[in-house]
Amino acid sequence: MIAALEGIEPIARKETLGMIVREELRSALMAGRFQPGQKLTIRAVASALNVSLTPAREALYNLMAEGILESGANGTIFVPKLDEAQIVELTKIRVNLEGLAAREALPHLTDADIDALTEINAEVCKSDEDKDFSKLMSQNWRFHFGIYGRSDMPTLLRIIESCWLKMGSYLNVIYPDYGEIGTGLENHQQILKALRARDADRLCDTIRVDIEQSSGYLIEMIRSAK
Amino acid sequence: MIAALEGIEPIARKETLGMIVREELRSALMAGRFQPGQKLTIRAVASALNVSLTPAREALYNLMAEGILESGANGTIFVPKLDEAQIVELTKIRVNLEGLAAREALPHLTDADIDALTEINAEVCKSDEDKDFSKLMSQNWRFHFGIYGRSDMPTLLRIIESCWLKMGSYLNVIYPDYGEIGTGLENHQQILKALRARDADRLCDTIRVDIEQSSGYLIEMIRSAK
DNA sequence: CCTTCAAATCTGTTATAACAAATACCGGTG
DNA sequence: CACCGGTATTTGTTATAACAGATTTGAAGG
Repeated sequence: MIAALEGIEPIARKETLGMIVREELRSALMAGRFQPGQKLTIRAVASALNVSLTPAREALYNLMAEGILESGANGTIFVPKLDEAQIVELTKIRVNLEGLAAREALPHLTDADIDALTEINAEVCKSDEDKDFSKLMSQNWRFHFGIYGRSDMPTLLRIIESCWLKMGSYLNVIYPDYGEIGTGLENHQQILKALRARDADRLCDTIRVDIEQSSGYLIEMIRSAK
Repeated sequence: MIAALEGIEPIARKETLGMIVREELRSALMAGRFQPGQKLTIRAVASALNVSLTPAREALYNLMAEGILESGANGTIFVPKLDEAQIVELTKIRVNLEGLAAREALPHLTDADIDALTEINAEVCKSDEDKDFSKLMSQNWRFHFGIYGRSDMPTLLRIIESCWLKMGSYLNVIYPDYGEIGTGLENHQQILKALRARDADRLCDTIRVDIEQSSGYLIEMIRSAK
């Protein structure tokens, strides 16, 4: 036994094709590159990424098991098309879980962390000015998960992530026309303020407002689209 | 086009082998028939259920995607072995989500529903007297999900279910030696009382107590086992 | 022009084979 | 007896083929 190698963890997960395909689909979903309700055939995914049916099917079915994709009558897989009730439900779940994550993260967040979050938020604002919605979305992700990540609750994080992903295909519906995006930026300011004040209750509340406002806007869009 | 058939949904999901295998594994997990940390090979599952590798792999990977099973360094799949931190995390998540589900369910629960729950709880008590832990576990499931199910929040229900499943392999660790199981039964009485009083806050609180007590007991078991 | 029916195509499902990496086993050596 | 090395086996990964059911297409007939 070599003493210097004591306690070294074995390198985890060798990347399989199935994982790569899944990650590819995830980020496409998160970037809003799919339309709500769009059908995803196994063969289309397979040939698009130049893999055989097996890993493509695995990726699609994994996302289905996570509730990120849905399956229709005869095994057809598609991007979920959310109705109002589902958005309301997801909103309630998110308010609870993201509030919990933030509450748990608060004691672990250092001043330096909060400075970094302020930095990220500045980039969010800049992307908004530039109307670069793709950047805005990914930086918004970084901002929120920058907070939640400090909760030290990996399972919770995964659940929250899959909630975000479920709404992923609607993000590009929201942002390009989000006239009042300024309110979202204001919400981030309030979140930062609550973080600095180390006020857990107010933190939860500001996050709740942030989530409910964007959901409310999404519901409006759905209504008017119908 | 036949007018009378307008708006009728097509019958959903024809059962595939992969789904059957997954359901089989789920119920085995829920019944506590696996040891925490037990390794599950694709070929073992496949030959046990007389299917080929493809559906067996699909089922295992779906459960992995849900976070119910875990994967080690080189793709080996095993039943998660929870440490104290993970139990604490799952407990916090469950307190939040099951509290939310109960709170949402409360307005939808009729007096008849509550009577039915009282009935189920009587069976729980009877199974406890008979020391029939297998029955006790499934009836305990029916009791809790009988409440949560009325929340009309299918996504939330699925998340809660997967939380339960993650702890599934530990249930048979808890019950057979659960000396103070009487406290669990007392908790159910308190839950029923809060339901009858239509008191949402107290309902959440009694559910919290129920979850935290059983988790606390589980943590004790883990500690003493180590 | 619309309907209808059958053939062709698309799509999901599953088993199998081939491959590569990891693990277990076993005999030999210090 | 402990340790090393190689072989045999196990195990995960992926592509492919065969199959069945659904969908689409297209041509013939009303």
